[in-house]
Amino acid sequence: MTQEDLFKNLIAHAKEYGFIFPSSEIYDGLSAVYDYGQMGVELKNNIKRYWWDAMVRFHENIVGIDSAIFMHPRIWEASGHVGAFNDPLIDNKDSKKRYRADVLVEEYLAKMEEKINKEVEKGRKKFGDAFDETHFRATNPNVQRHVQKAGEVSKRLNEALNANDLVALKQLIVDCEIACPVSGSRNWTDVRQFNLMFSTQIGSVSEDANVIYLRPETAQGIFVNFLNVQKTGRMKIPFGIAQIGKAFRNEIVARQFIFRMREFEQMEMQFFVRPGEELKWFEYWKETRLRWHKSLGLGDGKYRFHNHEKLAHYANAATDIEFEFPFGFKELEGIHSRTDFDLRRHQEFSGRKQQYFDPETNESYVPYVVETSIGLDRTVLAVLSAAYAEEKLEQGEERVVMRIPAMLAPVKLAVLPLVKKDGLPEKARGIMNDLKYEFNCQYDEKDSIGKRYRRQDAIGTPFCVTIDHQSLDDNCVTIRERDSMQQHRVPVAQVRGIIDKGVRTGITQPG
RNA sequence: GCGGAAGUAGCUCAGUUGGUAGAGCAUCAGCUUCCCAAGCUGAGGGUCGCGGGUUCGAGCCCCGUUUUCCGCUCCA
Repeated sequence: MTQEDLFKNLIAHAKEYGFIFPSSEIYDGLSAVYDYGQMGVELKNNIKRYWWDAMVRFHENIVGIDSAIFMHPRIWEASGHVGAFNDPLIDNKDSKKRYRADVLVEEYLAKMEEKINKEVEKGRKKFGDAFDETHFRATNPNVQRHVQKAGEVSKRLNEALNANDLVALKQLIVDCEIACPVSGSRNWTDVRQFNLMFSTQIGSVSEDANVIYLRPETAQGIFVNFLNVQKTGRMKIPFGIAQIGKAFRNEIVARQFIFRMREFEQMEMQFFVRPGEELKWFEYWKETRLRWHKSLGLGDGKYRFHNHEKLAHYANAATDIEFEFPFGFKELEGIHSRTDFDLRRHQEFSGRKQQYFDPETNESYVPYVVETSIGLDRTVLAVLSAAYAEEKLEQGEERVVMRIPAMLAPVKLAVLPLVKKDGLPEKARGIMNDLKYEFNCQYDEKDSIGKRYRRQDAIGTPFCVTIDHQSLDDNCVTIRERDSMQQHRVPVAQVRGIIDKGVRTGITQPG
């Protein structure tokens, strides 16, 4: 069984048992969008809680927020998202090369300018000292032809760009007979806008509707609330603000199941520090975050750092924590030293000071930021792919088991009467009612006990509690553990403690 | 975006030369056994991805389209 086959089986399994469904499936699906099912949402919520506890609850100097997805459009200018990523692009079908459509036209205009200059030089040679350049430019028919043409093209280019009219831009390239510098052919695709941000309008469409973007990252919601939180929470540097939320990126190609989606969820923490101390904290968070990942118990060897050599415009240090997915080591979390770029830019663009008065140094400064940003969906995928196992048992039997860490498992225990008569179901219901407020439980009385165990294995339930006839007399039940398949007979009164220990520590061996 | 492959029940698939859509598993109900999936009886579930064309007749042939997978490309 190759990793590729195993991954395919995992995707099928995730759908079959209600973890992850393709979006809008009855309408043929929607590319690279997925829904979390009844099991998936539990797993995802458990991961969120585990992260939130580790970051917010266990750090006195980190607090959480939940900012809106809609934000003022100027925020994305300040962050650099608007300027850099809304280029009109066009591909040459023969050379397969991709160009910025506006740049192609501008290069064409530059060539026209050269032609005009050549004509002018010719005139200069011809007339010598008597050459009047202004008069020549105004009267020479060749120059006039080029100038007029260039003027038209330039006007059409500006109109098309201003109106965001991609069809007109394509037509302009066709009309100018612009050829690909590599292939020399004029076999172009349509012009497409490759803006990674989704946009929509806010306000009534008939009136002055404003273009608004769906946030491409959750970080900016934290930056623009930096002072709100600092002042109202009486936060002292160093401190952090954490957030879990959806973000949206219009990826050209989104693939590999839930690894790269256009709508995804991030768990982010921005840590504000004194200028000059950012690299110290960068190291701190690198180690702290790696420890968190390893505490999940998916396998310490499945993680590695990948340091960025080419840094983004806002960072002075950056690393990824990569996880070994079935398709190789890929980014799971990013840890970036973002300098004071974001706060400084918001200070510029908003005109509001984004400074902190440090009572220890009696200085005001724009804090530096160390960011930890983990993909929630990717973490779900990491858990699923590490947990999924097809096992061969004795006597040639097989089982599919999800070895999901007990603290993350969607269902913590299943309560199973050995038979559905003789008062066993009633006894089982009683036990379940006792435990359901603390643990997500499932009750199942259908089919043979072995079949029910396998069903629970398939969704990763760490414990099964089985009630038999003897239970009615001695008030003891059998706890069956998922990974070892071992069984222990314990008094009903001890069940809560065993499950609780397992869910908290990940130690699932009963007794 | 380019190239290749595929799409029939919840899942895995069969479906002959174009002639009334099938199996196993799963699901549900009832019975039966009872500590690691396979017992008996019955039931539900499909406009064969979608649209068009050829034909007396299309799951099957042709065209388009869409989704998924693989490779390239892209991914501040």
